[in-house]
Amino acid sequence: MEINGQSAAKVFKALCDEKRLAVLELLRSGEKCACVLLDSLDIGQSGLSYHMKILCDSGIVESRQEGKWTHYKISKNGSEEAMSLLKAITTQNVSADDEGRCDK
Amino acid sequence: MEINGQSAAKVFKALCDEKRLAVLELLRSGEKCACVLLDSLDIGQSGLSYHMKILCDSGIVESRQEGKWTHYKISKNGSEEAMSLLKAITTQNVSADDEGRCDK
DNA sequence: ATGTCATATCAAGATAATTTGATGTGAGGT
DNA sequence: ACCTCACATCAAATTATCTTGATATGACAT
Repeated sequence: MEINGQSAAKVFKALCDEKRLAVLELLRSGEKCACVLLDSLDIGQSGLSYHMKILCDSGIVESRQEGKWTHYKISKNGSEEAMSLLKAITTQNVSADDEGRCDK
Repeated sequence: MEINGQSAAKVFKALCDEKRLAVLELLRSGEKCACVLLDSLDIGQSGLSYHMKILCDSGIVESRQEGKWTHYKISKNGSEEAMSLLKAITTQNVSADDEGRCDK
């Protein structure tokens, strides 16, 4: 896997806010309309919109328009990408060098 | 898995900074002394220390003292915990409700 | 065309994270 | 004891992120 610092940071940034984690926790039980999220979370309408944009941009959540409502759900694809990203970031390189000890 | 928003956010916060991702990228090839990291990264001494603390506090990196040097490496345990956390956060609940459609 | 509803965007202020340089601490050497 | 080196901590300035209220947009109904 190719690791791009900027886009990797983007994915994890989406996950490091408690409000957004609360949204994800709600979405774990299935697709939800924005108005449902709004009722369940202690957050205003523009705040929810702000956070949902960040979640969607990260790829972890996807949205679907239905008339004037927007439905959100966890993206299987996005989640899998996040998983392999995390795995790549924390896994030893194949070409591990010889311990990189301090040369002093 | 029990999801605690605060500690989950902590893990992902550690991963959402490009400098810290660069550190991890270096650590992927094995344990490194702080002075090696300092040479390889465009960052000052106190800055490195600041970021290493965040990485260690998140559990993803562990440190080892050797005389006056500090060696850092990716923690296998911490990485695995981060993986299961991410998996838990993005995985459908068992008790999925009936689609949570907008009731309006 | 106008009104209403759901959501997005904007702009300002509030809060949090990061950077930088200065200083503190603790290990080892002399 | 004193010096030096490696690293940690502090404080101030900078920058990024979040919150809030006001306004804009776009879908649908009348």
